[in-house]
Amino acid sequence: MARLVIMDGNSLLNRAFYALPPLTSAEGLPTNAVHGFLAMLLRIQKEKKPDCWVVAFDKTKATKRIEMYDQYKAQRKETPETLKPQFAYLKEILGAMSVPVLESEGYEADDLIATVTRRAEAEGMEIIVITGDKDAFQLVSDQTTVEMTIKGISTVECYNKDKLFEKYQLKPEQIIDLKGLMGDPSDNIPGIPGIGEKTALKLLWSFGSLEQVLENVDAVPGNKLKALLKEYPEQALLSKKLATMIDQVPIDFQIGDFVRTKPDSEKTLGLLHQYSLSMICRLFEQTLDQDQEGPARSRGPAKSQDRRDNENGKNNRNNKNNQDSQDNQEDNRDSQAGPSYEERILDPGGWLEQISSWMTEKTELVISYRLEGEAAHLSVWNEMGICDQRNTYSLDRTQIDKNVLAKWHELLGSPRVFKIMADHKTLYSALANEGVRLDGLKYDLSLAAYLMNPTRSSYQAAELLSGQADELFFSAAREAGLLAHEFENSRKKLEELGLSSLLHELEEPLSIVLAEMERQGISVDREMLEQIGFELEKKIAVIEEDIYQIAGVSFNINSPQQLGKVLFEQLELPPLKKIKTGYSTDAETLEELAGQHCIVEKILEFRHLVKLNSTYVKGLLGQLRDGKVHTTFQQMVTATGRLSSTEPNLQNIPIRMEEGRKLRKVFVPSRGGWELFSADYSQIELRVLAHYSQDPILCQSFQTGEDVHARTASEVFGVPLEQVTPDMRRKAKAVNFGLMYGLTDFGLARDIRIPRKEAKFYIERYFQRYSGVKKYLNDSVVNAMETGETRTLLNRLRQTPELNHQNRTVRQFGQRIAMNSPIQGTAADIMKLAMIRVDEAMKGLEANLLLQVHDELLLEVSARALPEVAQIVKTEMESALLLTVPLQVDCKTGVNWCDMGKYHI
DNA sequence: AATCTCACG
DNA sequence: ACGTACGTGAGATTT
Repeated sequence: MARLVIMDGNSLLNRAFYALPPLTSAEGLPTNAVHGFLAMLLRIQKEKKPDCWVVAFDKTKATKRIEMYDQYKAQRKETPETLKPQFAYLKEILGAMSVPVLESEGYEADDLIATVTRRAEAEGMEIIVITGDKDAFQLVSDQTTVEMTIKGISTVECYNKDKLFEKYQLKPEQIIDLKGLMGDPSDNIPGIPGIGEKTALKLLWSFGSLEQVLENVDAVPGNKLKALLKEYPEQALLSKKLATMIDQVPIDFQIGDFVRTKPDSEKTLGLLHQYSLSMICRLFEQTLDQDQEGPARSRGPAKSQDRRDNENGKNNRNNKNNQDSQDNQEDNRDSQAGPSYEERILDPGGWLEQISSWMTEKTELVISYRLEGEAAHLSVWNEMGICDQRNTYSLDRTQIDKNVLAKWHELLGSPRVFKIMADHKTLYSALANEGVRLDGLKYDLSLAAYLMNPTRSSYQAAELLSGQADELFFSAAREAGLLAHEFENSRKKLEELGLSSLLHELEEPLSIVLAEMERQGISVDREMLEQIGFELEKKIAVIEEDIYQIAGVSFNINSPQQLGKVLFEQLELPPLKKIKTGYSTDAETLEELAGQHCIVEKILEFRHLVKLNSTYVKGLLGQLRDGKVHTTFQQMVTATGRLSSTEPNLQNIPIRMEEGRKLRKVFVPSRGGWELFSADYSQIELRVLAHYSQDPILCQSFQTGEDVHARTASEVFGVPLEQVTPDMRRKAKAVNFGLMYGLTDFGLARDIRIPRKEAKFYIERYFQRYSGVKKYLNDSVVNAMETGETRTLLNRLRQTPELNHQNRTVRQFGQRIAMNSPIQGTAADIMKLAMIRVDEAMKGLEANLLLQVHDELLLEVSARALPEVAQIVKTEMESALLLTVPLQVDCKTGVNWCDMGKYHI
């Protein structure tokens, strides 16, 4: 079956523009979007080997749709100035490459795509549409698949009928009904106000089409929904029409016009050179080499490629080095910055010999890697680059036999072959999926870079090399070569900054502990979670009705904008706080308004329940795999040294509110006869503050084991300990908390709802009594101003450029950072140290570390091993670091993460 | 992509 | 007079 690829020029160029950093040619012309588009085009050429292809563009205005609806795309922002000219550059290059371009006055790219698709279907072709616009889902058929770019352009999701049904439980032709009901804000298509994706989907599942919904309005559940459908039927029908791709555009073409033909290589290379697109040059040359083999004759069905970004990021699977391209390598090297190594190409026998020799010689290897698949714990490597300090090598998984693979895996698992790489944890996780335990880590360049500057936004290999090479994409082999060079710089600088032991004794060992925790995962009781969701939805539906009743209108309560209109315009409540976009409707504001109108508390309750349902029930269910969720602990995100947790975030599971707390019941041990065990540091940050400040009262509080907050209340309010009331203690507790954040009267007043004057008074009293704390905090700021940085007890660094900023608010922020970072960071150091020691001490016992929540460790333990494990965990945590005040750890056990009782040791 | 809101320590 | 507590991540809406 002949294969046709149709690319949506507008959609993809836009995507590429926003996904890539600004790039310019030697003459200063913007080229980032062109670069992205061409990289994608060449990749498609290589992967799909299409017989025919064409790129469709919008032409001027979408007049056909504006005739129907004058507001169509009315509020869309002007195309950025740096993007506009790139359309012309792209078309110029496509011309040279002999890639057909299609455009037609008055029609959008969408319509042209639909028209070509239908015609090609009639001719019995296989069609692949590539776009970032979900409207295209309506084209999916037995012959047509849609590849949707997600998150930028490097990743695509391939939709056939089955995949589409899996995602929406809709047929392709129902996509326009969906748009008709929910609208599309990006095109200013209205849909029906108050109906979002969820409601629209439910309606379509029941009724099949928009028309059917409208005909059977009376059978629709819910009065407000009925009312909405009765109020806006025309708007919905118009929206559907607008979303429908026109597949009968009167345009003169033959599919034969799109047959892939030889590019004008000379002209293309000239243009690519003119626009300084050196990487594209190389890719283009590779395709020239390949195409000499001629187009592929037979192939299987289109493969589904469901890929998401992994931590290896946007460079993933770009620029695989081709074996035929040695000549190019030579050419490129001269034009590229950075050190160069010879890339060597090996055959299977050569590989076996080379790997053996690395193993016997115990060479240090710098390794780069490309992964494929979803999150790291589900992914597998597909290419590695190796630098042995003399040469570089590229190991392409698809081109090696199983003997080489086994030998290479043996090397990776060997503690005697030392490895240098960026982001060891991600590779460790990927290899663990194949039963390989990566060992012999000598230096993790990413962790090192994080320690040297913890506020960067990325520590991926490509980012670490941005100073050395001017390319956007590297081959794995070249990346390894560059990393080898970077290693020398990094190691020297790390040593100078006094961070080497923090790297080798803390972060690197911890990365393995974390990878194993992620891999272990935590069991979730799916049925219970679904039941909780069911009940939340019932409650939400009732409150929702109440709110519409009281307000007298239906609206989307989740939209702060619409909610603001109802509350502050229609119901004329006083707007207490303003934000950029209008009225603030956050909980703090609403709580103040609660007395004035009964709708307010309903809204608060609604928000609360919706949050629990969408973030925790729905979100968690979406992450469940075989009864478990596997978080990813981010080790290089926070500015202070803490960990963070993503996909899902298991560090913010509700606990403060009773209703939310119940969600913790769904977290259970993974085996019968085991229990959950939680150990948390009591007041660790205040203890760190006591240690740092050596304040006599604070130290005494911890040394005698008294109630610190009560003691603070007694000092601040000037009453004996026995006369401290619960309210006094509450306020004192807030002061103690605030201290570590760089207390202000404003913040304290807001937090505990007292007049600012009163807050100011408390703070003054506090610092009179705790003068050691005052002095310490002051010294912290002075020291940070002098050195430009803060340090924790384990020497963890955070730069404080904010202190020199011209804006006063930023400088004040810098002061609070200087006060807070050593405290929060030291607490993080202690916990990390404890984790390594606990992990080590528990080897061989029936217990698994599951989660870290900043000052808490959660484990699962067999009942039999519990006493021993509890003792180990408590002891290791409390003795992780010796402070002048004791560290105290409280332990609990239970059958789930909610119902836990104190565990006495 | 940016904003708002809210969950945690 | 001004903007204000430290550190995070995710979902929904809007642009």
